[in-house]
Amino acid sequence: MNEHVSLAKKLILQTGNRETNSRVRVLAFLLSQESAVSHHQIELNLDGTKMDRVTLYRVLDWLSEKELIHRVVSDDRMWRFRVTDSDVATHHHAHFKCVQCTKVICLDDVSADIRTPELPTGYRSLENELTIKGVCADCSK
Amino acid sequence: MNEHVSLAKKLILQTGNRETNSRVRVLAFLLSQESAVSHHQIELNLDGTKMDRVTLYRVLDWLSEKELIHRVVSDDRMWRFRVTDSDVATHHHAHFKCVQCTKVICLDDVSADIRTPELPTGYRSLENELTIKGVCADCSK
DNA sequence: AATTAGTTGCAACAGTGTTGCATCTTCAAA
DNA sequence: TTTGAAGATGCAACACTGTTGCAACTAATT
Repeated sequence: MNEHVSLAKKLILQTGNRETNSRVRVLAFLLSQESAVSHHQIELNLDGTKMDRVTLYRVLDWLSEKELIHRVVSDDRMWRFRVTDSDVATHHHAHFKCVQCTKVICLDDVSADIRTPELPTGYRSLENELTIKGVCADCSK
Repeated sequence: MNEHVSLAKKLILQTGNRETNSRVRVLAFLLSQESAVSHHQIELNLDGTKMDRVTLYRVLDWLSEKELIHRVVSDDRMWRFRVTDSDVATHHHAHFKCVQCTKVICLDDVSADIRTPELPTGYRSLENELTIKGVCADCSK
């Protein structure tokens, strides 16, 4: 059995909720990805029978809720998803978005560099998100 | 004549393009706003006769293109718009997004604090966007 | 006033995401 | 191992944000 599949099953089991086929398939796929991927990309690349769009949205919601994956904000009206790296559970994320191919990658190792700036009185910060827009290596060629 | 209207007319004139009623109305409204506002909020709050949705989108596109306003990235699938403050033309923006009322405010004065982190080889950075999510003063009460 | 490039309004569409509901699956208790 | 019930899934229909095509109109120039 594929290593991602068994890890996915283990992680889902740990939540104390149901291990369903859809959840395992989606999480195993996300575990195999290095960058944040969109709903559409997941839909196209899942092995096996096609999963219903709505089910996929609900599985992604569920995985996010359980914090097994996290959502990446982008500016093209799409969520992207990535497995949560336990080293970077600080909720301070950085992402790079290629303005040409729209690929998104996580720059988790820079998260320590994001400082919360001074906020107006009464404002409370919960989470910072740094998005760097530019051109990726592939598109720079 | 309203001060925002006359300023809007002046700014539009300076682009060398046509001064139309729609452009003046939208820009004058944005000049009167302190935080970034969505298409929907603009549509509801414009004085005078209702403007067509499509026209509003096109006016916002045009104003962005001329850099009289700029777009604010958010995570609810909506653009927000704000007049460009000429002091902060660095293209390094910071925004605060209230997770309760979804209000967005610009934190332009912190822009100097955003540093571009180390990127993978071949990657080029063009623009940074820092979004701080939290609870605003009104919602903290 | 006439010209014409550019703008507007309308209708129809596209993409992303959501809701309601009937059916099916998981998992645990009998 | 079977069965019951809570929960997950698939389908259809919908909502929202934003876009495209095109005919009608308008601003600025001659």
